[in-house]
Amino acid sequence: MKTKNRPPRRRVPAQDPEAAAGERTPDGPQQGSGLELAKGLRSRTVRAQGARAEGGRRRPGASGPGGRRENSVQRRLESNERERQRMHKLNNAFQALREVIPHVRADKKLSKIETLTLAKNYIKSLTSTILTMSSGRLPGLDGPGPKLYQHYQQQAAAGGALGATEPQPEGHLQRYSTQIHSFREGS
DNA sequence: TAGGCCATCTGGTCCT
DNA sequence: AGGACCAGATGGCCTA
Repeated sequence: MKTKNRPPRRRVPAQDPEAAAGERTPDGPQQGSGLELAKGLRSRTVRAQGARAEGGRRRPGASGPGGRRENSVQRRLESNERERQRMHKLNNAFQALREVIPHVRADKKLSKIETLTLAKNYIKSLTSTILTMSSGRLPGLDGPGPKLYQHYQQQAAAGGALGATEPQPEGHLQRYSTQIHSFREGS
């Protein structure tokens, strides 16, 4: 199921936050994803879930004088606008990234996850290429080669550039090519 | 029609 | 205190 080459959709921003909140179910959020577990955000999410479970969805300005209520609604609208702008900036950054990653899906737009995955492996393949080219230098001579290689080894040891179970550097280009191919096939 | 992807809203938390 | 960041929820669009 590919959803590429779709014209950018533009939602009509809700003008009434309370009405928008009414569309939501009162049920709490689903269990935390593996992503947030990986990022160590579990405790934070659990606290948020607890807060929502106690009082349910808090509706902005649901209580208090009308003036405070209007203030609250206004702040919520401004907050929504800022969040939209933030997401637009994020999407612009994704688009900029798409444009610098070589890939073979010129006819279809890369999804965000595809963009990130390809970018990661592209960086790895470039790194391995640089290492390969610089490894031909004579030992003892000053130059970027040995230092670069040392840095790469340190990253690998720390689980950074290569990761514990990653193949050797020369495997990255092959992996990147394979991934491009799989994306082209639409898998 | 189901499922993937996305935009938007929302409230909690973090940061300056 | 206010803005930024984050993640859950929701609904729309699109494709297989």
